[in-house]
Amino acid sequence: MKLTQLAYKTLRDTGSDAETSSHALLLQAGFIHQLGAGIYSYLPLALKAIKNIESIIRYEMDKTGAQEILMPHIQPQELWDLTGRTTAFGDNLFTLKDRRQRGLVLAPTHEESVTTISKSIIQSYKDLPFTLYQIQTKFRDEARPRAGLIRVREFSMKDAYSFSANEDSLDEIYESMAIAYKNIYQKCEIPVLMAEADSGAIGGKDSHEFIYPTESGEDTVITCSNCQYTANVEKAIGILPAENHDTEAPQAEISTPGVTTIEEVCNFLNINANQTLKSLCYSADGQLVMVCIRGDLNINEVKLKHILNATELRAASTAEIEQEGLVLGSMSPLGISNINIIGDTSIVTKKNLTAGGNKPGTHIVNINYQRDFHVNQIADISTVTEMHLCNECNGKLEAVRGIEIGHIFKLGSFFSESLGLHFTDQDGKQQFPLMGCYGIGVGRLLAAVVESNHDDKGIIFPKNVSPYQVHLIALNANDETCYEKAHAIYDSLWDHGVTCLFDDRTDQSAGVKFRDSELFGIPLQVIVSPRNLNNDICEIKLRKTLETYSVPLGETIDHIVNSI
RNA sequence: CGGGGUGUAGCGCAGGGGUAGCGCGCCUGUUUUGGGAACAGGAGGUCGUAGGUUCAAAUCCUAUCACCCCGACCA
Repeated sequence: MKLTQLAYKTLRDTGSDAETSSHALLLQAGFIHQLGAGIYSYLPLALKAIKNIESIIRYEMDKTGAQEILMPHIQPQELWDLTGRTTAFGDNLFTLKDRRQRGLVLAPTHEESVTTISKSIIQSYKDLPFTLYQIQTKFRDEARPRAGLIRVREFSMKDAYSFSANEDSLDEIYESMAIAYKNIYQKCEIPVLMAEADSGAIGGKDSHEFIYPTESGEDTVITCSNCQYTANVEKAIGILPAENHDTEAPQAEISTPGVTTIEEVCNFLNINANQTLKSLCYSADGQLVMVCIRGDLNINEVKLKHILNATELRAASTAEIEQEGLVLGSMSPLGISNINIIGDTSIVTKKNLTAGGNKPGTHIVNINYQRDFHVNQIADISTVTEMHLCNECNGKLEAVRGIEIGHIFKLGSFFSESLGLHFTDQDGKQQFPLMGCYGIGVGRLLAAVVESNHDDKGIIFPKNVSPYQVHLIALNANDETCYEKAHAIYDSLWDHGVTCLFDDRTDQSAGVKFRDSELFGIPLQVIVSPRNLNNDICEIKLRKTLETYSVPLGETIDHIVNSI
């Protein structure tokens, strides 16, 4: 491709809207164009890179034996009603009506359709296992699109869906997918953490996320500095060192007018937050639940939801709390017996805590679990912090921000049961296949490639992803000899099967050409100029290091072919 | 959905009742050509949208829309 023919426009300034490096660079290099919030076009250079990422993914999927299919984006809403996901996705679901006013869904993912398709394929255990995958656009009406390609409303995703007759088969496929994913990230030169993840509303046995660590990410992963333990903070468990060596002191009521928050209590009494007991109320499927935790920690609502086996969990409203006679700001489990109370394990790690007095403007000091109050259940419901130690090895835990660039799930039989997909096993009994699903956001992967491979001058593409293999620059394309020689190299490279972008512009200075080549990030640059031609050489420049060296003109093609 | 911010030329921004501005980019010409060239000339705007106030609105008021950031949300 010649630059004089390429539809592109590089920008001198990065757009003021762009906060993350991938967003800024993809805009500045003219790779993407925004049409609306979270709605982007991929321009020619970006699409080349996307296609390369897709072919890496296809190769790794095909290697596992997965088979590619295409499915409809527009799906009957009835299908989604069967699995209850019309409600589960809620406002995130794009819906529309056809001319007969029948409800349709713009598919945010494809479990419903792939499961339905499989009903026509699976009858016997002999038909299992198999894995289907797709690389297709998905639609989600995200509450807040952000950061360029990181969180968008229309996006391309590779999703694979496996169907197995038994757990062993599912485990085997899951394992092979994890390996394929690691290979994909490696080829894209993106470092990843494989983290245990919450399996979400649908449940299922195992789930792992692949997280690219970066400050601009939306997820937090807890990782052990000593062992392999890595988990999303939603799921992570840790242990708090017990500090309950003190002897239990007599409790005493203290007047604390106007003091309601943990911070205010600490300031008022000049104590640390870890010497307080924090009590909160939640509404779990309409039932009020009191939750107690050490004051310096936070509730992990995902864990709490699991403990309560609740489908809907939210903070209780002031009205709901007061209806039970509880006092906001001075709430505690002291003397409370008519409400379900869950205590975090942290409340037994320390003695002589300070808690609310269940009367306005009152707190009680030196309260101790069991001596002074009881709960219905002690459970791990805290969000792991760097104060926690690793549950596996007692090592130090670290919190890392990152972008989720892949997620694999063991779904179990949820979809096969709700959509009536079954098979006959060896004993002639009807069974539901066990499913797994394995997703990678393709556009997000491109963003992650750029995030993890750039410098202050522009993108530095890994060679497997780069839109072209070589960026050929005719420094002075006005010079007839220079242009012709460069053009000969261009033709020859294509003849040798090397893809090449040719900066043949006659109206741009050397500086502009170098800047653009650095923005585009094609790994290998070839510089042809009158000066070089006079010396009978050609210059090779590596984008990553910006290192330059000369090769004899006659050996240019061979050299390039050998070095890519 | 809450909080904050921004909408003026392709991009980045200034201007705050009285002729629509700057830088970059764009077009034409001349000279240039190894790190975002110089000079000369030129094109490009219903100032997000709709109402209102006013002799007069990009500017003041009201509403509304869009986009960005933080949070909530998020298989």
